[in-house]
Amino acid sequence: MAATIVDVAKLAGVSVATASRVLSGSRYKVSDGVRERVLKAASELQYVPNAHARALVGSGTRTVGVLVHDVTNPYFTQLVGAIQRVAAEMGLLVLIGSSDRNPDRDLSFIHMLYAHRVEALIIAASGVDDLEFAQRMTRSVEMFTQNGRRVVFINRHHVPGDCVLPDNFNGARTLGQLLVRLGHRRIGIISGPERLTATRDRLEGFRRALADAGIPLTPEQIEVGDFSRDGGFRAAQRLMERVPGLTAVAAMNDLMAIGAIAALRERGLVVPRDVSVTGFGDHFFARDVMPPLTTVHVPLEEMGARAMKLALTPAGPEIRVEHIPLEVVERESTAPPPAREREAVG
DNA sequence: CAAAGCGGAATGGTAGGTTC
DNA sequence: GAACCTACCATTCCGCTTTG
Repeated sequence: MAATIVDVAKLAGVSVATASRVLSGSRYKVSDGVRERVLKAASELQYVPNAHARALVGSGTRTVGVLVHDVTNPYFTQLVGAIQRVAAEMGLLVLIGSSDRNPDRDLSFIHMLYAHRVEALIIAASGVDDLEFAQRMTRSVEMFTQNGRRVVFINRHHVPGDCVLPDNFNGARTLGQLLVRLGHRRIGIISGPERLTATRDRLEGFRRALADAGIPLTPEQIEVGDFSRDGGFRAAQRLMERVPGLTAVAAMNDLMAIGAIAALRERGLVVPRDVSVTGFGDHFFARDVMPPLTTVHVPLEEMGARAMKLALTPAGPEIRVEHIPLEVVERESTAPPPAREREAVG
């Protein structure tokens, strides 16, 4: 059996109360001699306080919950890494729920994290454009806020609350403007899951950039992917078969962009000589793939750290939104379209 | 007599056991 | 089958003794 504080107190020859004062870092005064005896006994017995018992007496669970869509996706890996670093500095344990974009599982994880009495909840899973679901999410989130616990969102949600908000729209718009400036007129889009607000914001940004340049974007130029490498690969195959003469493919994240590059290579096309490809996210591998990826830098480290810090700050009278501007990183996966295409457009 | 230092016991949520 | 107990374990309020 693991040692309890009763065992430590017995071995040290003091009361349980005194042992607790030494071991819990209480401000209450304990003489140096007694303190030393308690620490020695605890060390001998390899005593570790029972976190559940601590939580039971209301001294907090020292845990925070994070809800993501997919832990294997580098977007969430980097985000959680940053959250984890700030949490560790504060002596907090991070519990992660990964829902695989299943809305019911999202809610179920929120309930489970609440059941574990996490002291704060960060919802890093992207929001969805579904008002009925948003209402259910709002009710779940209120369980936390009504009990004085903090909830912070990353990305746009239809749920009121403090938020770290990357500017997906303008990031995509700037990237779209880059392709237009390079001379591309026939651009295929590999979109993300349609319900996600992140997908919609990025798509709208692109649409605006093209519309401003008078370039049409028809539904057949948009293929839906699932944010995975394989999803990008298949979406690119479908796009190239359906829309002839594409000179650029813009994927809504880096993984799908890499899948698209592989699909193009398989068709004997060279990036960027024949077709330019862009990603979104600027994950750690984006600069190392061949060719290095032109993409939108999303400062995930900063976003995760700011979300965690926001979650550790008491709620204010008004909802706080931390806007995160996004910047395009131009690398070698983009170039002007092939000469004949440029001539054809005039 | 006040302050310092320590101990007793209540407390919390839940599962499993006991009693009527 | 409902109602009540108890154990789990760490923390902390309250109270007690000792010391200066």
